[in-house]
Amino acid sequence: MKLYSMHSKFYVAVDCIIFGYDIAEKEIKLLLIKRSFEPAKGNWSLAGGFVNEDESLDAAASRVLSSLTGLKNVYMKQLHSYGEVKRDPEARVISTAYWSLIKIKDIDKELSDKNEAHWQSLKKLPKLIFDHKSMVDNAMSELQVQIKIKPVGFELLPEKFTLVQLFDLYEAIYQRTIDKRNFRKKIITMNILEKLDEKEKVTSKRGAYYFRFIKERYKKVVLGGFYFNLDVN
Amino acid sequence: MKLYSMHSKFYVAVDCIIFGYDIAEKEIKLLLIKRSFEPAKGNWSLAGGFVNEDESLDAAASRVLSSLTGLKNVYMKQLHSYGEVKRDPEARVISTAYWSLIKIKDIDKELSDKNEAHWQSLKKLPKLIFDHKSMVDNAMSELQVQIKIKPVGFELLPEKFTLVQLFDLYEAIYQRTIDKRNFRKKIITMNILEKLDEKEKVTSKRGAYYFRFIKERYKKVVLGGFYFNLDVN
DNA sequence: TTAATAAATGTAAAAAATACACTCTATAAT
DNA sequence: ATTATAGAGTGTATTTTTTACATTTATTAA
Repeated sequence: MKLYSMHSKFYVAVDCIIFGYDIAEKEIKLLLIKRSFEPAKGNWSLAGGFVNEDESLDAAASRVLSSLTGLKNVYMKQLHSYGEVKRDPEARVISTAYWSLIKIKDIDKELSDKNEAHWQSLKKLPKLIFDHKSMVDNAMSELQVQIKIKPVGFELLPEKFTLVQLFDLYEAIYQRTIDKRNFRKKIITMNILEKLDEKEKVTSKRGAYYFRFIKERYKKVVLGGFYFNLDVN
Repeated sequence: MKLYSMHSKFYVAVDCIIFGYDIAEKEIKLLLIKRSFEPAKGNWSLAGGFVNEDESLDAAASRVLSSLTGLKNVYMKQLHSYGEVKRDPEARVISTAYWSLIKIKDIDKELSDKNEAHWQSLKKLPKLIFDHKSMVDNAMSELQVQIKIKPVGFELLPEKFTLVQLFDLYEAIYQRTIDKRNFRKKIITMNILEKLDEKEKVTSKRGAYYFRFIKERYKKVVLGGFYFNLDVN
């Protein structure tokens, strides 16, 4: 049982880039915490944690996310592993980053407060520890790629949303203006949304119809060779 | 210096999915080795190795690739980290996979022979150890994505190549037939190739003109907002 | 009744993708 | 010298997709 004993062992951590969307402010936000231990205690950091003996990387990332937000089974993908020798000044730690999309209103406020977690606007991020800023940058690039080709935007919106809200979300992620009519045309043509009878009447007198993303419809059209694509001008 | 000492440490390895292209057989090949140590000694495996204390993940992957092929500074990207608890039956090992594109003729034959490395056709892969098969599948998917949107195909071809060779490479990676005229039209229009005066005259009497990929031209058009796209019918 | 505000809508033009079959060139065989 | 062969190379019309762009509609509060 010591076939590998001549090799070195390492601390392995996971870090989570947790994206949320603020509908009112039309902004992507990141869930950051004040680091609770040394080194760099008290500094802004991604949610992270060390991997345990009996859990996979994916499980560790889920645990970290869940311990901060109370959420399980949310959208989470592995991003990249960061393995520079000196990335953590304290010791050699290899970190696998995961990015995740959640609905801000779904988090357990008590839990996140206890862990000193705060939603920070992507546009004015504080300084982050270690290489966490480049993790965020890479995750944002990945989000910008995925939002065009997979229906991941709905992970950031409530069950019911208006086309204007969806449109604003896309503008926030693309970080540019897009054509409203072409956007609506394209998403409607995809036939993966259901229009509800209900209207959102807070932001306008006329009100905007709510829509719902129908995962089953999406799966069905994908089987028929459909490729999601919202790379609109 | 023991801030993290309550946490577990792990063996960390890298595995390399090394792709090559066989022009004559029009096939993508994988560089596999006969594993030289237990467990699973003698079985087919990806090129891999344990990470050392003083090297980054990227450096470890480069070392593994180089020790098997003699090659440095080739196309290599991190793919994914595999962290299932029981993925290696001997001990907990977390492995970060890298995929790489090389020119088969460039490898140091003596080195690769010594390591019992063999090029295997992707179409009839032998059984691989642990989770290496899923690493290969994931890498192949990634290659199929990247070949469409980045000029990575040229990494698999010699400096000089004919349009027929490039076309065959794309068919091999897409795993479907594509339209010859539309393909030629599209790649020529991109203006990133230089036509040479020389002809390849082995495979036909008439001969086919050699072309060369001009990286500088590619970089220039990218700055002008050009997006490489060879997703042709 | 009217003013105000955001939601919703359609069409024409341009660009890109697709489908498709014959000619050209060089050599080797007669 | 002529011809057969085999792979390299080429153009156009049609369809589909993308783009650009401005007015009308619905509701409420004044």
